[in-house]
Amino acid sequence: MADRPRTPRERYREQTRGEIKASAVRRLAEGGVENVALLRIAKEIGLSGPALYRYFAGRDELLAELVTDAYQAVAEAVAGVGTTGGGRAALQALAAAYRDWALAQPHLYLLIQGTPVPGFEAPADTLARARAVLGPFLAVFAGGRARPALAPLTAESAAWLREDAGVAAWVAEWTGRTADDPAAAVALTGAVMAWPQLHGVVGLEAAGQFTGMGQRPATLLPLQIGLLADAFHLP
Amino acid sequence: MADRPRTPRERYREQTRGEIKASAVRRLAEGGVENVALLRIAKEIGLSGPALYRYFAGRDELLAELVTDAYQAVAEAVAGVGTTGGGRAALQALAAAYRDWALAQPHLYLLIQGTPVPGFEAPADTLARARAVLGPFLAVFAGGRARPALAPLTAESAAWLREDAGVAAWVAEWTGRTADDPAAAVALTGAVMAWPQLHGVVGLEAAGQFTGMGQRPATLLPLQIGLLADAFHLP
DNA sequence: TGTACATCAGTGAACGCGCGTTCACTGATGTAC
DNA sequence: TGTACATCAGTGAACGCGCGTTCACTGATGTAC
Repeated sequence: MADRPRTPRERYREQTRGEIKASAVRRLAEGGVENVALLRIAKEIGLSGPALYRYFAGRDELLAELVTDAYQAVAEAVAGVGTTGGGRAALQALAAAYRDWALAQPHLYLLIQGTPVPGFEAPADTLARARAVLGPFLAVFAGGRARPALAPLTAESAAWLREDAGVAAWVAEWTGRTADDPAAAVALTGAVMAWPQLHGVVGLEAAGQFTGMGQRPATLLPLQIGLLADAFHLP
Repeated sequence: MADRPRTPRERYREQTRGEIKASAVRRLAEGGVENVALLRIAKEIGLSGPALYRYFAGRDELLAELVTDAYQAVAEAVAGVGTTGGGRAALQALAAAYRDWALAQPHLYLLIQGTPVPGFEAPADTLARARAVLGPFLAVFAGGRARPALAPLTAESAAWLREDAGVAAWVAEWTGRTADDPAAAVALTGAVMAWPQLHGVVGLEAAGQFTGMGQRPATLLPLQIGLLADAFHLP
């Protein structure tokens, strides 16, 4: 973590930045990305429009920060899950934390995992932040064995680990396994399968596509994750 | 299908409507929904802005028609798959058709399954059209048996069939099974599981989130659908 | 401690832009007799 | 077949709106000596 701001001016500045972002998130929740308008944000927090340029270089920088914050928040939500013991219980807990975070702020979830905002370039560290979200999943799957039917994907994972040092470092960080360790490939395969499965349910749910289906996603996701745990022989 | 337009005027009108929609889809592909601007569409096809109001009541009606057309197209793409014989081969073929359609026009896929367009009310028949997409999946899963672990979801499906006549009619249409037939509940469960699984992979892929992961989705989806087929003992 | 200066937050006016939509109208095409 | 009329496609001008961003500026807060 960076140093906390010390001087009053820095503190004030940090607080105003926070207010701007909070207002932006509120507008995002109410009317989507195109509702995040600098002039209205300024009005809402009692500033004139141009004043915002003291805090953000422009609209894109503000949006970029929302994206970064959202990744950070979901990563923390997932990392905060107790996974001691590992296995399928840990996987279910991770999946539930992911879903809970997304449904608590669906607009933020859709901002980072939904339809890309046209003309908006994601911040450079997005890939690293997205990987941080999946890290705990790697750790759980490292304790599994992939079913033979999944061999093609595990082979691709192994190849990927060999070719991409960034991926290898990421997997090593969360599993302690080096790129040539078969468990690393299994872990990567598991995480790569878990991610779209989570997004499938949660993304549709956040977009409101499940309305009229009762509470089904709450039943569906654990069962589906259970099938995935089976496929990796998680204890 | 409605009658084809007969008079020259009707034909011309139909053609111009088509040009407008085609231009709108092009703009959608280039810069998202907010790039679908009536004035620019008009310019592109050589009309003045107000002329478009002869063909659509306004922007919302145009967008609604794009949504309707997209559902229609994906339903046709899925329905056009040869599923004689049923079983897992049919399921894989359906999944592949779904993915192929979505990746051929990711912007349209995201329009109907992605982040909802703020302030835009989906057409009233959207639910029916979305169901038509999943119909062929129902037919395939009707020939399966759900694993015991899926019992909670199958029970929910059975309850749903009892309570919602529209759902019961939909399932009956594609499977020939009445609401009290256990096979109807299995079919519904299978379709309800397949849908988010497809969306998970395809939605992330359409949004470009898989970039930097090579061709993995093409490997991943069939394996995942294979697991689903296993869970329903599809032959 | 006081003073001179630098830094910073914030303002009001203005720019240029593109948008959806309405209106009164013109001219071409079709229809009834 | 010709004529009178109705229907329809399309236009140009205009309205009001909200947006992101720039600019020259004022006044308050912090800093150096």
